Amino acid sequence: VFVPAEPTILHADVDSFFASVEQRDHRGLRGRPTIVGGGVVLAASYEAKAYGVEGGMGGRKARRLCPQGAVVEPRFAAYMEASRALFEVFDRTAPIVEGLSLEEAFLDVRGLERISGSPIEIAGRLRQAVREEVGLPVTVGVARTRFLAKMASGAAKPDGLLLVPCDGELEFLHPLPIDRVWGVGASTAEKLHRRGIATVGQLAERSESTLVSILGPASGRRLHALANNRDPPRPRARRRRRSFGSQSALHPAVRSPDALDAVLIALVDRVTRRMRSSGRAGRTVMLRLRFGDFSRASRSRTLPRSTAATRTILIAARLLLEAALAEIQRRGLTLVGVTVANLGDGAGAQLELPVDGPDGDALDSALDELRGRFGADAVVRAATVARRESLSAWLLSSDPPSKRRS
DNA sequence: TCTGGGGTCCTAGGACCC
DNA sequence: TCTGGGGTCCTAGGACCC
Repeated sequence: VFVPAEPTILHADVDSFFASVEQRDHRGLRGRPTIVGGGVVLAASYEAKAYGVEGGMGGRKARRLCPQGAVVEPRFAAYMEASRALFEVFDRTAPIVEGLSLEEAFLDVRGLERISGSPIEIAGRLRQAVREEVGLPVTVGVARTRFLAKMASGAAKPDGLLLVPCDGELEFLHPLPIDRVWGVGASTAEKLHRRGIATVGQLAERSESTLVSILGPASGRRLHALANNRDPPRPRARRRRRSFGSQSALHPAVRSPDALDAVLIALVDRVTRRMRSSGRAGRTVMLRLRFGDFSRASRSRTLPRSTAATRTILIAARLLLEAALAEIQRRGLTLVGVTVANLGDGAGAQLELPVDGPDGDALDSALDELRGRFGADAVVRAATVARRESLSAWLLSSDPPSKRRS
């Protein structure tokens, strides 16, 4: 029996998320061009987009394009709460939800026909529920594959709903300009334009080997498959995160070594706190730098063991900063970031015990605390080191730990 | 027109191993 | 002394996404 594939993937995406939350919470902003973020535009309402304002744009340019627009400071706590409410509706709507960001997700509604109706009916009710319960406009694309659903919601914005029928996929796909394709940015679009490729249809005319020679194996193969309408149809389970990072643009006043070190400490503290509260530890410490001419550089170091300890990460970050000092002085630093990657599969945490030998109670309560955080069958590894300093040194070098206890 | 902060994945070269 | 073929891991940079 031939069973035709049906368009059962929904891509739901809140329009101008941050700006929509602001307009929802502040009546005065409704119907007005609204720009979130002063230095850089984090989000622009559709009224502001009509003036040419875009996300990622410099604040000065945005104000020039749209002087009557309201510029508001971001309220991240409100966005997190809105996102939580949004995903509550998503989770109620479909058994499989793949979140892509705070404000968008794929929903797989296969097999819900008899319970909830057709995909297009489900999509309509989803839009209504988000509008009524969360107070935000959401656009939904419905198609047979994730990629098509994502492109459909992009084409239907704002506040729209678009179904790509199975027998209309190529008609929808091929006229799309390549720079609208998910995964094609400025650099890839330029390379393709230089070779006379402007639409997905023109992309589909080229052989895979041609695209691979232009874009490299991964991008070339991926784009060739997408242009020819080959895309895995099922939403994927979200993988665990692979890094924690924090970065901060520097005020012009931050130039002295002490001031720079203070920034570094704050960044490392922020990152390691988040790691510890997520029960994760990592081995590769990366320092990200941005210079006066907006060029970037990174320096990284991989430790022999995973850690989430502030002092250890800080020592590594300081070493990396020191190694890049000449470069920094030459080119002028405008942004510094710290990222910890190479996260182990296991969660981890370190506890400190008294230097003059832990008594039985102290050891027991430490073990209890670890088991409380990671489960009764957690493997507890004991590292015998003399002092915090030498623990850090141990993690930074490959030397065996000192024999003395702590 | 010079701009934030958070991520993911890919590429290429080098060191090193069997 | 030079050379095959198969790997892994690390570092640095780049493209892209929201």
